[in-house]
Amino acid sequence: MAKSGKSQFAILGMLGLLKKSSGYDLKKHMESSTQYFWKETFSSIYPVLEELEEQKLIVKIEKKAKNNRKRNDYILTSKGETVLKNWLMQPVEPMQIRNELMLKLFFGNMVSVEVNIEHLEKQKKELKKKLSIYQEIKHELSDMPTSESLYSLLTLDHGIRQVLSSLEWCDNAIKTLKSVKK
Amino acid sequence: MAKSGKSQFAILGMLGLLKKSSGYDLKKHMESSTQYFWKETFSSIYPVLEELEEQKLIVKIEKKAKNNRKRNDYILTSKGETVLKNWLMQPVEPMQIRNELMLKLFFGNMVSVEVNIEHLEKQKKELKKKLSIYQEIKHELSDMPTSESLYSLLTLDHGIRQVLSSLEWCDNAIKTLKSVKK
DNA sequence: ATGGGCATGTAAGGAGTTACATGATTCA
DNA sequence: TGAATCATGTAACTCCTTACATGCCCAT
Repeated sequence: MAKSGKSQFAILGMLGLLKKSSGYDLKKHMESSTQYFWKETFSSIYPVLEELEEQKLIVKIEKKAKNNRKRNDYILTSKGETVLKNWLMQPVEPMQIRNELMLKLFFGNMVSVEVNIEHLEKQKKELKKKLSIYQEIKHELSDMPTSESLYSLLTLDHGIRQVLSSLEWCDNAIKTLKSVKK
Repeated sequence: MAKSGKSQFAILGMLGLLKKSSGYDLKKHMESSTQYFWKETFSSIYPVLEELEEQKLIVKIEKKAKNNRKRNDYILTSKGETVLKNWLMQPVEPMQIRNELMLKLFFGNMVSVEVNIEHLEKQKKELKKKLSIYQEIKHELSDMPTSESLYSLLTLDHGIRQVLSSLEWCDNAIKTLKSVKK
């Protein structure tokens, strides 16, 4: 099985959902669904796709689309499905989190209060942007039958709660820092 | 400046807080303070320490402690302090998040509901463990004067809110999945 | 005709992780 | 005397990221 990276499972999983897709579309789909907890770049997608094919977990369907434009579609093999399902059943490995904002704030005493407030304001802006993206996705999902969107909704809900909670914390932290300034 | 990794700043920052410390103690301190958003391993600490010394950002104080036991203490130079403060003032770079639980859940349709519930239960357990650690740290911090613990409390508060929100989400998700099962 | 989206890749590098290696001290 | 903690390091590796490279199609 060689490669132990998680990218392969992200790709296998997306292929399981989409049934058939090109590397390009795989990425597009991730951008509009998993992007807030999982991203892949083309530079990882294409080599992994090749490797998965070698291992017979997926098969390539080279079809010259209408305009004989190059486009490689892939589909899961039953072996690939087995490997994917097996991974899905394995316990989640604890991830190492690295949060730069927290690190900077933790050392906040070494710079002015204003600097820290600025970091927080910037964070707030980004969180709000995220939130509106999530809400948009949620809107789109509401058109689908629940059975199909069940798990998307669950993960999305996590994202929304996370953002909401972070936003509250930001406001609180800013308030605290502003009161210290005086 | 060569190395662009963040480890150096974590180390510089901890040295700024502790004033003087060995690689070993640096790690110990991180384990009891920043571990929920930042960790370093010995294998990264020692080489980085060496590199920082080369760049004159820190100085080594080789002192054979009492029992002539090897122990290298380091302190920040003023150049190191400048570099650290400069980094602290730079905007936080967006981090790429990879959440394996979310990824597995997103593909949850491909396995049984029970598997997904199990993942969530395991997550709950871990979150509760985290929460009790955080609360312990909070307790310890309450002995310190607020001015010194201000930023520790802010980051800790973030951790606590995050965990609480995740815990709520877990309960909700489990409830949803259990209702689907029937 | 040119800029943006479609579409696929290669090459090099970097930062950090895992595994390995060593040895003194302290406590039970 | 043996396990746990203190204490420092090296080597290999791995996965991912950044930068580079190419070329077609379509709309304005």
